[in-house]
Amino acid sequence: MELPEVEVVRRDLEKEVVGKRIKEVDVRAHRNAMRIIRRHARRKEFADRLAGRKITKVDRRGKYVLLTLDDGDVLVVHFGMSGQFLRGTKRQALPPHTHVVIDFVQGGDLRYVDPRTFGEMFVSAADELGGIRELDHVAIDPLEDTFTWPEFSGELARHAAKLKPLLMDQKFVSGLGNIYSDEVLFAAGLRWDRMSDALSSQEVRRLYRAMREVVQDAIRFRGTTLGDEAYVDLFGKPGEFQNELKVYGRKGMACRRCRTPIDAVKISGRYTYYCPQCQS
DNA sequence: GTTTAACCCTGCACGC
DNA sequence: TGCGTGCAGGGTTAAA
Repeated sequence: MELPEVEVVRRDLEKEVVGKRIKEVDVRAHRNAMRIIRRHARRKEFADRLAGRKITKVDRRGKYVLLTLDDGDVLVVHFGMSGQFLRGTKRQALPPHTHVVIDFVQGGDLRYVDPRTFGEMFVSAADELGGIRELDHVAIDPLEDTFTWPEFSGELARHAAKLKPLLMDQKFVSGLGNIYSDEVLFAAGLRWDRMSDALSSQEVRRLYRAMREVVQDAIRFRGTTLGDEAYVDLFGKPGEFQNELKVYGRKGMACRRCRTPIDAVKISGRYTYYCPQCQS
């Protein structure tokens, strides 16, 4: 799950759980549930810090979701690759790989489901969030007003790295993963292996604009849902942006702009898709 | 400073 | 058909 999907879930949560009070929290008995709350030593300690608390707001920092509680603590969630929140009721059976169920006083619940358990959730005091390294190093968000093109230009020049891994680096810019970095580079007309410090100002501008446009479009289409156990929103509904993808997952298929077959290369264990004609 | 490899886990594709 | 093996997949971090 990348920035657009996390943002869609954040907006859903804002409507669905802000103002609700947590009745109780069930960390399921199987061993993998402990992997999800791996920063807590015991189930009970995690559950007790949430029980009785009201959720006052929902923020996003990169791919992290932060649910602030009325006692100042924060429930931090990262969905990893296959994690998801699902709204439910007591009557509905829990889906396989449900690890945490949050019950609300007002009725209904919120399930955290994650087959591959790369995701995690933990409770932290607000003033201790700065001490969480993964959270603290999250770079500027491409959607923020403070993400300006001159600043982005300077950051690109300061590094000397290939564009694809640089865009995916959460310490450089937050929220882009394998899918959207490929889509951004296609929209900018730049190859994955171009060096960040060797771009013309026109190319920098194209990259900057592509980044904001692709992310905003993807949110508008409510994210990308690929494969069987892929991302869905809070209500189990898939996104639509997979139909808009220009290069990701389209190896050998005709480029939508020039009909040249899309090429794919494996970069340190991950596939990168690009059009050899449109991107240079 | 950047780049690569390993790790976490499950489900699926493939070969015997 | 059934079983075992290998690997994809996203993100982070430690090591090169």
